[in-house]
Amino acid sequence: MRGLNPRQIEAFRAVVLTGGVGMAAKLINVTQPAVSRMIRDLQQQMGLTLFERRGTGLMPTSEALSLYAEVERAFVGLDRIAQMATELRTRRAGFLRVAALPALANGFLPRFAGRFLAERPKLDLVLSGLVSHAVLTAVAQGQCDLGFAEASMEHAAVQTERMPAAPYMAVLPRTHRLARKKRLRPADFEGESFISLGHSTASRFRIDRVFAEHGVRRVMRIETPLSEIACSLAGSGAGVTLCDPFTATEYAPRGITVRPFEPRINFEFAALYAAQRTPPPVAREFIDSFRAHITVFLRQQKQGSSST
Amino acid sequence: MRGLNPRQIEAFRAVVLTGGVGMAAKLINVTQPAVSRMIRDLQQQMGLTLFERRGTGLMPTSEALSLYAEVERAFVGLDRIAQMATELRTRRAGFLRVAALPALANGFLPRFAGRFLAERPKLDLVLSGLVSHAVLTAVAQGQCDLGFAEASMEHAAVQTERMPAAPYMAVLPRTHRLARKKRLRPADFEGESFISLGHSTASRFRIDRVFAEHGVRRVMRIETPLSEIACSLAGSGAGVTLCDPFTATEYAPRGITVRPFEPRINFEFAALYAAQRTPPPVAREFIDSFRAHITVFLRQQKQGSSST
DNA sequence: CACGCTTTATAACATTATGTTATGAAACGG
DNA sequence: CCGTTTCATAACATAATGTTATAAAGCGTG
Repeated sequence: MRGLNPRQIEAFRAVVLTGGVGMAAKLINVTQPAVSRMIRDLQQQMGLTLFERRGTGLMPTSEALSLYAEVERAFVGLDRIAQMATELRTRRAGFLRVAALPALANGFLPRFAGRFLAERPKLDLVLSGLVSHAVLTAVAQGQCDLGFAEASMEHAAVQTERMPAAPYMAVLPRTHRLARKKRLRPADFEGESFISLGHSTASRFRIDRVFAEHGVRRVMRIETPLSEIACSLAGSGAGVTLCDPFTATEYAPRGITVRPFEPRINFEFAALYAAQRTPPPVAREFIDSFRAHITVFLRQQKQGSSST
Repeated sequence: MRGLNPRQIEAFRAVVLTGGVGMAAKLINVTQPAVSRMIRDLQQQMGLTLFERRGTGLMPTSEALSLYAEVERAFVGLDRIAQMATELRTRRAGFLRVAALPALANGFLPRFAGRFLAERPKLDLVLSGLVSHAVLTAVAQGQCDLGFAEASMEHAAVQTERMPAAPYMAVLPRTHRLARKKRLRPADFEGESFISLGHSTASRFRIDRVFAEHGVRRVMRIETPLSEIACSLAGSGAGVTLCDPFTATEYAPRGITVRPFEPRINFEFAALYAAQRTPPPVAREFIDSFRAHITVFLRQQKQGSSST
């Protein structure tokens, strides 16, 4: 025999609520004998007397009243499953796991995510900061629903979707001689102490190639894998660097000057999700909303740099 | 169509728990196709994709994981209904409403009830102090499961069951001249200021008759309906009284002396419950336990009075 | 690349649960 | 005493759920 029969519990609750079998039947949309039999079966199964004949009607026993308190709590539970399903169906609830490379994860993306969540009170988010390779792995292995990583990342099990490319910015110590120029070019960096990103990144190759094409020699004494560290070092006067605008904007109040760099070198990143596993619908919304947010940010950056 | 189908919810939960349709079938004791169809039907009804084919098995979607948290709460609720039913069936839980006349309700019965409850952690008690007539009405009208009232109370809808009769005790101001006697007789009260109980009680009639039969004249200046007030008045030196031993024992530390009185006049009271409505089984336990408690108390009283 | 195994999905049929109508029993009020 | 109301039960109908049989798909191994 199965466990507790929810239909019987429903009938029991209806009788307690309405005070009679006939009214209970009306409440749960069945005929009166159906309720009568369910109550009889429930009492037999539980081994309890729940109602007694009192005149023409039924009176709940003390046991029935005790049980009823627990039934109300459980009923709320079943209702909430239905409500949760509705919310999931209308994309307002769920659970989203996102991983992003540090350039995004350290400020720009969390602020966006905070506003995204504010419009979706029932959505839960886990946001991780990982290097791009780890982002790729997490998505491929199903540990994350959605990732943002450098665009060059590739994996058979992972679908990538380009996000708007952002131009690298020149990042200088606050009082650096180049700070007075509105726009910087490769020749400006001749003989300057340069803070480089890690060897293995596509960005690093593109940046090095641009300086080489212009015959510019930089003093390459410092290398770091993280653009945040590069910005901090620039702010401490250790050198100059090129950096994505998301990180540069985060660090602008902390002892650095940010200037546009020409020719444009793109910071290219992508949204990643499992190729064979449908991401939660809210992930699509997240990607689309984030894309629009980036577009607005980059437009503001361009206007800000031309007026500064 | 009805609301959410609990059997489908059970199948859903089993698949999430076990990771597969076949194992889920084993968990809930049906065949694999039954689970497969219930999951299909649930997804159609909710309008959600809950599982996706992944290789040969199924993988829960993010929606499924979100929903599962709510499902677990509901299952806990249903489990607790079943558990509550088991506790009620084994008489360890429930709800008992008791009303008692003040002589019992003001200390003796609550202390007994406290120990009774300590052995029944799931039992809830409502204990009211009412005059005997109100106790009778409350029981007759189903507002109380059980009452203790003077034995003379009668009502067509109420069954009475005698409890052990207790002898009235003489209650004196602490330093009263009669306090040096070990046992008091009617003649001792000749000319004493006497605190009487209300006119309408059976006890009052019996007490007055005993004094009349012995030709004793008391100074009848004070009357009160409550034995508690009578004891307090005696303690303040206002007079002497006869009182049931439950109340007398309560007030013994408060400026009074208690002595046995002869001939014995019984304080007679009864347990009351609805004649046509089965009291909760715990009410029978309460009555039987209380009867034993009273018997022990009266025996101790008798031994205490003979050694003092 | 083919075969065997495992898992899930679906069809067809069987069983059980639940719903209905009909009707009897009990209580109550006029 | 009769009519009405409410609940309990019987008999039958319908829907849900369970089973067996079988097909489809994926995976691992030789």
